Amino acid sequence: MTPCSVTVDVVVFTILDRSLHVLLIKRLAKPYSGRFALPGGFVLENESVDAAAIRELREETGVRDLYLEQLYTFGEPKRDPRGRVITVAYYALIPPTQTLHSTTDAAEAAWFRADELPTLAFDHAQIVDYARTRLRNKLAYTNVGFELLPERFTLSELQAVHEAILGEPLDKRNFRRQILQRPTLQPLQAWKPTGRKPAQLFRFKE
Amino acid sequence: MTPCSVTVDVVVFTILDRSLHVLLIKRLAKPYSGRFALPGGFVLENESVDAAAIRELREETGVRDLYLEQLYTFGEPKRDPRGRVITVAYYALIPPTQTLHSTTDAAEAAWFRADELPTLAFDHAQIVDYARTRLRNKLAYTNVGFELLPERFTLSELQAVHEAILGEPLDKRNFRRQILQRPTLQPLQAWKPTGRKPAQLFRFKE
DNA sequence: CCATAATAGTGTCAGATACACACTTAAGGA
DNA sequence: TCCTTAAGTGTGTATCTGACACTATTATGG
Repeated sequence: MTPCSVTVDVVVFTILDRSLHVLLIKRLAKPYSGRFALPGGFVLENESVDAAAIRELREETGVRDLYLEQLYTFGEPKRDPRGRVITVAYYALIPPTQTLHSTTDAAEAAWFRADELPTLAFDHAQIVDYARTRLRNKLAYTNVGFELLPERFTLSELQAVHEAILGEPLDKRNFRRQILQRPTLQPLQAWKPTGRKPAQLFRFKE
Repeated sequence: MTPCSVTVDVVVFTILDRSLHVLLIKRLAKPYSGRFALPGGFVLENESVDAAAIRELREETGVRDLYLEQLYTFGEPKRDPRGRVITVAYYALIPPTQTLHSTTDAAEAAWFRADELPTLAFDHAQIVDYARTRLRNKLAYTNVGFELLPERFTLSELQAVHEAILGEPLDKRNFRRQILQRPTLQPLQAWKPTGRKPAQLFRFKE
């Protein structure tokens, strides 16, 4: 029966400059003011925790239509100096096309390279680490890579996404052989002009 | 700031009769009284969520020293008829040797075969499903199997655990080849009398 | 228009891994 | 001592993984 506050915090990933970036917001309010933190906020009375994550993201960053997955719940009693606050952490993936519309709201929001983050408020550094590990692991056996790309993309772009997440270069031929045997990857009769030889476009079906 | 209650619920697994079992408690209190439910309860003011799971388990079932891992947080507004209650679900693994001491406390606690569960209170059936899937997946790349066995065990016992979790028979020779190349599996110079040819004992080191 | 630069796209071999499959060994009990 | 029962053991085949280098196609610039 003990009442306590529940928040959501979201690690939003995107790819910029062929490297993995995380969206952070500069805190204005009191605890850790001036520090960067993950977008997030309190869960309201009549909304699911998932819905709270979606709502907070839209309010603070303008981001919509994203891939969202629950990560882990952090519940150490002292993790928030204001009192007992349990947070349900999520991570989200958005394609770089959405990136442009993002940094709208009140608080200063900005993208940071995932391996060059500033000191974060609360236990948010730990949350980001957890999210990166999860993302790296899911890359092998799911289609999360596609969520960081626009609907139509080239295999080189997809490879760059994988390399950004794994933090290491991949062999082009091995990558293509493996990824092409996923039935969800659909080749299109369309080519993207790249400045040099045009690249075939693909999309992620289903 | 919206205050709401946070509970923990734990799916406790063990192996009995060479098949996977889940610990359930018969509810006495009002919502869903008479129904079986997962052991669990409210998170207190000054304890971490993990600590709450450990405490509730000990109170309701007498179980100690277990493998405990957070599963997922369920936060639909209507999931508890009493009001807004968010629950952090865990799963736990205990060796059958601990089983005997377990069903001590007030409420009626009992083991059920994982594939023959009664109708459960709240959304607990969904939580059990989620836990079984997680357990099945972790079996391949972690040492969770060992947590369901006493400290010293035979390879046949370990194989039976894997078969119970996966729900399918495994080839004895392939199983042994794979499991023996894990460096954490340590053969002992001790044999367990089985009624027939004695079986070599192993333990899980580190 | 020709040369150059840059990225797209393609195949093979070797080592490792996954999977199917059947007999021998050792002890207890009749 | 014979029978029963579970323990323990090896091989061949198909598949997957990982290393590795050249050709094709287009845009640009001289």
